[in-house]
Amino acid sequence: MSIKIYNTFTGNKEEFKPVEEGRAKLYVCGVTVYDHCHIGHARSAIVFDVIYRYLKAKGLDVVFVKNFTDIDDKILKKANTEGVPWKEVGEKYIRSFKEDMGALNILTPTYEPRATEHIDDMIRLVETLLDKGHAYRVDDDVYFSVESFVGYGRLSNRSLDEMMAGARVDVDDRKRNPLDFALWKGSKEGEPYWETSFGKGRPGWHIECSVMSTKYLGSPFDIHGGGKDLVFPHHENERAQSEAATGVRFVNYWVHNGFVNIEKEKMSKSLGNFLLIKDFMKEYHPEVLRLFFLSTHYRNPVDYTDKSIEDTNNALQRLYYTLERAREAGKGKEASAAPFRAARELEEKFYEAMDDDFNTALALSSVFELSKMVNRMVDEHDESRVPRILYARDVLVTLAQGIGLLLDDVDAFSEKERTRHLSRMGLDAASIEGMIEERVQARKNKDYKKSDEIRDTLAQKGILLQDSPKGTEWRIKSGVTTKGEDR
RNA sequence: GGCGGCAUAGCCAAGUGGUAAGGCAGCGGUCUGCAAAACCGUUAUUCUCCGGUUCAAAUCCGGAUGCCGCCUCCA
Repeated sequence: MSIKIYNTFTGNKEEFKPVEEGRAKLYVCGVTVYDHCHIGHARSAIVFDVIYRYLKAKGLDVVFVKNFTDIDDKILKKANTEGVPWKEVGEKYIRSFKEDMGALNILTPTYEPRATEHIDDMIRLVETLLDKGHAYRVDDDVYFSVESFVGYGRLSNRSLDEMMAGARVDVDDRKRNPLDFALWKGSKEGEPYWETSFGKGRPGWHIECSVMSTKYLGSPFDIHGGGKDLVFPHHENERAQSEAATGVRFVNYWVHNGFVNIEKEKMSKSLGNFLLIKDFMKEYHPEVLRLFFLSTHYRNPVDYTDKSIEDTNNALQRLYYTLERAREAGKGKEASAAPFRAARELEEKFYEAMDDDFNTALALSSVFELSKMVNRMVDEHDESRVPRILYARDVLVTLAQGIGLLLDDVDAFSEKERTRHLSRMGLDAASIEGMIEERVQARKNKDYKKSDEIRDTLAQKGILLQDSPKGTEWRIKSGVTTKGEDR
């Protein structure tokens, strides 16, 4: 079945028809590297990672480009306040970005171009726009003339007149139209610059994406993605300057992900409610964040709350425990996976959901149904069930991994949960094992009062005990943290 | 002021014409020394409200109310 994608440009879901048969060309606006990434960046990265993975899984040869904006006002400002060379600022945060993406299991794009490595191409594009009369010089700056491009405003669905009516347009007498934007900025004293036929300076923000996308993908290319906030002005401007220069369509499908709020408030530095990816991962497994975001449709806003994350954490644990149980059930038994209809139907449902504009929230329902299916069969303790258990488990894992979930090893997952929890609570495994051993003895002596006391003590520390014929195991009860009081 | 979005159970969240997915939490049961985990059952006769179209509406149309985003750097 074909894939349908919601296109911001038309406002409709459309069947995906790639420019080149069998290929998909995808460009996503990356980050400006002047700070660590927050969970808003993570959402965008995860959404497009899923799209990238899914297009590949559909057999398309995907060329995926994600840029780094490594020359920008904010970077220069940071360099200034920290007293380090601006290039070092970029390097530092590119490194940080890669760490975070690695931890979140974001696949590395085919190309990760940096703005500073494409200055020559940007200069040529500005020259072309000047030649064609779409741009004009004012002192050392070069502006794009929005009135020279007929379709300006069509992507963000607004007309020039409407935008003019907005009171918040920066009025600059030097511009022909207040909405004209900088293609090139003359450099001020002490700022980095490049020599060009139109003066010393550095590129404006929008020009780099036009250059780097078409350089690696051609014109038109298939999908251009980014956060919803980029629709205007960034993508509108990219589109205008690209199409004005080339005379052909720039992008076929515009895809935008919704925003992340924290406790119903927009994340912003001024509100001080930013949550860095690195800080999140101190508290939770990275897949918790991925599962959380994929539980909501990518175009809708999502509200990050401690409770939602706890809920998601429980749900993810459930999936991993299912895998563990399936493994135990199949252990030592000569059995190979046997396909059966009910599991296949869920698999089909999953793909149908994904085909329909990457409906991960709906697709996940199949994953959870499979989890329940596996658990139910495991509970039957019937050896003849094992082949089906293994099959359902395999389907579950394949589907989940297709969207970047359940990629961790089952034991590694549990181990990470324990380690994270213990360090958070300031506990050590040995003392817990000791208490468990003590309790095992008490139980042998049928001293249930004592054994229950030990269990309660551990429970208060967020340690959950599970008795089974094989012995007593412990795991983490979510929601118990030392910082419980400040919540 | 302009443009756009959202409103579904205690909470989160799919569903855009055919009679309400899934997750979390809760409750009852099975299992267990008791628990936990897991499973089974249960929790919205109803989808913010008011009208309309239709054999049929959470879904389409009109109106009202509430919340949010963009219009300025921003994933």
